[in-house]
Amino acid sequence: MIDVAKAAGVSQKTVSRVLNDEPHVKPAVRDRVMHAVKSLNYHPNVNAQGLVQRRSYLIGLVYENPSPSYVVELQQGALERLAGERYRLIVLPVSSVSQNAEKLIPLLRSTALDAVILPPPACDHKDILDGLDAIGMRYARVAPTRYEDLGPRTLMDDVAAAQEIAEHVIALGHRDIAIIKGDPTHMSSIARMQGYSRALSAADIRIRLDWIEEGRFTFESGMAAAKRLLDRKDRPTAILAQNDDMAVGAIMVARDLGIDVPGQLSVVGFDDSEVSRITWPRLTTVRQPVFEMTRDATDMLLAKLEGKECDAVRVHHHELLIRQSTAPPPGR
Amino acid sequence: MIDVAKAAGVSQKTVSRVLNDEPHVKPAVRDRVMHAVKSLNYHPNVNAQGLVQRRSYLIGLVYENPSPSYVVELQQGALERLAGERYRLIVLPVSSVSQNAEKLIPLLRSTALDAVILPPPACDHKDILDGLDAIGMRYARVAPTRYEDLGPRTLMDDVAAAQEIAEHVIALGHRDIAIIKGDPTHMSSIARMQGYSRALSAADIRIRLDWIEEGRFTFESGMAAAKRLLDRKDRPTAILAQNDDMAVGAIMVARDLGIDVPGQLSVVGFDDSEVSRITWPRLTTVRQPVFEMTRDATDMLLAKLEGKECDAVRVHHHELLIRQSTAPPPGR
DNA sequence: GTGAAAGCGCTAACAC
DNA sequence: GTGTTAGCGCTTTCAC
Repeated sequence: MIDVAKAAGVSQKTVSRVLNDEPHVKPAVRDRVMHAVKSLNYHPNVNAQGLVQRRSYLIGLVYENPSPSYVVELQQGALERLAGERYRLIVLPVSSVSQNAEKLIPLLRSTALDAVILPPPACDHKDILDGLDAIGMRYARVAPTRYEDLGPRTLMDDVAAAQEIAEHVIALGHRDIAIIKGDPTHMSSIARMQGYSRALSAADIRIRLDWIEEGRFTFESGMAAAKRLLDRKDRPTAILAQNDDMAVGAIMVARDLGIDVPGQLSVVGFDDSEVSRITWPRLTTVRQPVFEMTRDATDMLLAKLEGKECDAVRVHHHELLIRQSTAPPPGR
Repeated sequence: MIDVAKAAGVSQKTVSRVLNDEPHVKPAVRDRVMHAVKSLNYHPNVNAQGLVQRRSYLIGLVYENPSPSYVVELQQGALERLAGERYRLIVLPVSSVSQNAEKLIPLLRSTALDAVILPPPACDHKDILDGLDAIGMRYARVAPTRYEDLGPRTLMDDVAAAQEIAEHVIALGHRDIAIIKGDPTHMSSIARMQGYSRALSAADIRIRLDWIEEGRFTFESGMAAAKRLLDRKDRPTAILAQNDDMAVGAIMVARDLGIDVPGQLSVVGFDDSEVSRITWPRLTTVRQPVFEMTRDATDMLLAKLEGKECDAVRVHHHELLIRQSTAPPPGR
């Protein structure tokens, strides 16, 4: 930088001003500096900038590792907003947020992040939110389901979305409906269950407890749950899975057992993730705007970091996607 | 740090020594320092460390954006090795490496990375490799197919793997074999094509040019290619797709056209990515050890960064996975 | 084994 | 509009 200043015949500070697009620099001087920067192939040292500005320009994304397509959507949402900015994205997959909540804060701290984006399930962990507040690290939450007063957040209505997809299945005539829940440490599992319950109660359908299975949001857990549900005589005519990966697992099991989907069994998922579109039959699901929510959460975070006014909440909408994995129950 | 030094009754330098596990510190002093660190809840400033050590402890991962499961495997491989280290992973998806090769170097430079991991296709771009050498940024290459003398790299034999899977299809009795190639800007597309060619020539099967289609490694491109192949009378009895996503796309098209897989049409993929296991019929494919290759490339990179001796090459092995998407051709 | 001094490359604060 | 000075928090160098 000293060389650049010399070459342009100005002080270091002026070079700094030009590089940071500060006002009060004569265009002629600015040009001279830019020319020197180019010809000397100068690149500012991010660490030195960070040291004096007390920032690292690093943003973390903390997630658990359910399905690749979900993870990639989260990342792409954040990266879309970060493109062209000085900030960079650090990915922080955590094997189990609920088991590692205490270890997470020191980890984030030692990573010297300016802020973190918290999708589920981390966004619903009071310990994590409090820990971040305690060390003064900013955060934005993607689709949280509780602690409404904490941090800027993007929202969707998990309950309503789940209710809608259950209503679709009921409207087709199904009454023997099983459920594959997601990871119980994720609040969204509870919210979605509540949506299902509302739809079922409204239609006067009693929920059979032995038709509620628990999964982990993974394909394998969906298969395991579906095996328990389908491998017996009085089996359901429809399965509501709390995400697409588990729904695809259920379809796989049905196929292995020679049960036709959707002829003999309807299956629905949740998310509209990539797998739902590449599976056959294409999966009836409800679109969760993960990309948009993460992008907007990142946007709010940047605003906060720049000290600008920022919305406390932005709401995104789900969308029921009726595809080919649902049909009336057999005999209707 | 000054506070810690005061509290422990030592100099700043001694605190630094303790924190960096340098030798020549009395155990008693070390304990006193550690105690002060704990009680003051001191955390070193990464930027300041980086400034003086001329390192950012950031490692980049540059990839194009084909399939989520592939991307996640790359990331997991790198992160597995990075866990517990000071280094952190910056993800750098690039829409098209071949179109943005020149822009990439300035981007990496301004991101202040210590090193980059280069999976295909970036690892096969001479401009990128030369550019990195020019600015003195270290790199490791994952599964490159040319420029054997550049950088530490992990290898697999794309040609042999492709040949093996083609041989499997031929051994089943197929002679009407179509091919869906991957993105032509990826060298692996060429290598895999070469493997197919060897197997076909060895079996005296002439390759019909109108049965070679070009995809982009995406599900959609696989569907489009398969449509062109299957939507006519003289269609092939087998399709060799250069990755799993395209193979799954081909199966989808077959289904939409009422063509039974594998009864009337055999389809194989490449990668053993997650989709190959969750699709039905489960996809016959060849396992590409992406996770292991990326983990090892990261390992070699760290060794290099620490100034240690490091292997120039590590070879990983592919594995033919015969599943349910292949069968003898109809009428055999 | 431990400490003092210098300085990494940049920007904030203020002077002019 | 532009320059000067100081200092961010750490490690390197070298003295003891």
